[in-house]
Amino acid sequence: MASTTEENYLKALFNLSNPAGEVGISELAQHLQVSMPSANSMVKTLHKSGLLIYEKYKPVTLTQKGKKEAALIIRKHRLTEMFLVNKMGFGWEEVHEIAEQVEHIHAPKFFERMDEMMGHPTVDPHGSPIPDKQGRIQEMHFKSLAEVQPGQEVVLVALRDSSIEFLEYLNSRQLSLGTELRLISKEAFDESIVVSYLDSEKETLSQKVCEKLLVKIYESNKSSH
Amino acid sequence: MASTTEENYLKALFNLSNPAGEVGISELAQHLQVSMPSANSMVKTLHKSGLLIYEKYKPVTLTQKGKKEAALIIRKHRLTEMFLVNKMGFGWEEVHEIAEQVEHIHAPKFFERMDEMMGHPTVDPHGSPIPDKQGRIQEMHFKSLAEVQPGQEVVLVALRDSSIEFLEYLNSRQLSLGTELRLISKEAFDESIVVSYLDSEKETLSQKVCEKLLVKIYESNKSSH
DNA sequence: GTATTTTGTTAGATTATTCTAACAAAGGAA
DNA sequence: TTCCTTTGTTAGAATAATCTAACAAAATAC
Repeated sequence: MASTTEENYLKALFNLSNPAGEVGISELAQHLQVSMPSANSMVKTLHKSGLLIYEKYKPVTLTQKGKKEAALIIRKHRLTEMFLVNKMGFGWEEVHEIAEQVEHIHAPKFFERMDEMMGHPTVDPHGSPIPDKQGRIQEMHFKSLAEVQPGQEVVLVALRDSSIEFLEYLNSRQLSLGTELRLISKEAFDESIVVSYLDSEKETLSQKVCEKLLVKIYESNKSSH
Repeated sequence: MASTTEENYLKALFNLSNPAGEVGISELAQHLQVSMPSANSMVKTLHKSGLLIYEKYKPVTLTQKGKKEAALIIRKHRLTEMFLVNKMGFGWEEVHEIAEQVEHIHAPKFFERMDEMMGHPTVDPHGSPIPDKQGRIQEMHFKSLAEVQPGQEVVLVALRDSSIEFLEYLNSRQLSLGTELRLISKEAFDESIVVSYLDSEKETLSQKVCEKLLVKIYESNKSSH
């Protein structure tokens, strides 16, 4: 069975994979805050276990087996986050650190029970999809708020950044998943955006923020159903 | 911070302590299923951290600091077991293994929240006391069923053995904490006992079993309140 | 198309935890 | 007391994960 360290490498590889599925060693090392030789050495170990493809001086690629293992750890992480928020009353900014530890617990029934108690949720508290028991992931292709045109109405459905800092920023603006936003105007100069939400408060959001907010175009007043 | 391995040694030392607080190295090694040199080496490490007192060729003793650390890990273990049973619907025979992993999580809020959600329970699902936040333990001094005289009525309040095998045995007899038992007779030859409980079923319990069942003398028909 | 920077590799050491083999102290039995 | 068993210790090696220093390949820059 994979050690906690190996599991953390798998997760990192999964998350860092570019569309071609490749990850460079230095990228990996940086993400995990270890030296390149450490990453290099672990990559060789994972290669021997058939979890990734490794050739000298080339970026590495997870195998099917590696991807599945990674996805199942991410499943445990996201189920835990959702459980902490929905069943234990934590805020969405508090759960990552705890889930980072709980995800390494080997106890299928424990996570099964969480899943059941929540009625098989499909996304975590930040809107990221929860892989299924086979490790399959439902990729979502949401637009970011930065791509939306003035006048449109949208619902906040997911985040591209789940750092505590960003989540606390959103908390301070009373922005949460499900919040309906109307895009009032866009400033051509710096691409900042003015939105209204929650009983017509008005708020300016920087482009940096907008890019991290994933939304669904809201079609309440169109022929959508 | 203590590693998971160190935490497991502390817990073992705490549980193996005799009334004088002493534990032999071989006893420790056996309990943790490691060789004596391993135990010896770890004992020296814990000594250097001020968690126990070590002198060559003598049994070791936890310091106050060591006792507190151990008790706080046991607190996390027992809170987890209780949470798994009360809030997640697990059976008392399923929770030990899971708690064995969860107890090593470093996230005070996580356990605080469990504690709150359950209304600050004082015992775990097997009747063992949950140490408080300061690591203080409320020692209970229950009698075992083997010490009770025929004719007496008692309530099952705790167990001396929480192995899966024993718990499954109790399940198969519908014995659980809170069950009221009337002691019908005691066989002098092998000290086995005949009891009735739950709508007057009759059941014979071996001495081996009786010694593991901790009870409170039931005083329903006396001047007790 | 050479020079420089970035990226990746090897060698060798370190720390934590474990082991086996060999030996030493303590304690009970004869 | 002397012997034997149990218990505890030391030495030395193994594995997992990490590091630094030194070097090699690939990519980029001009």
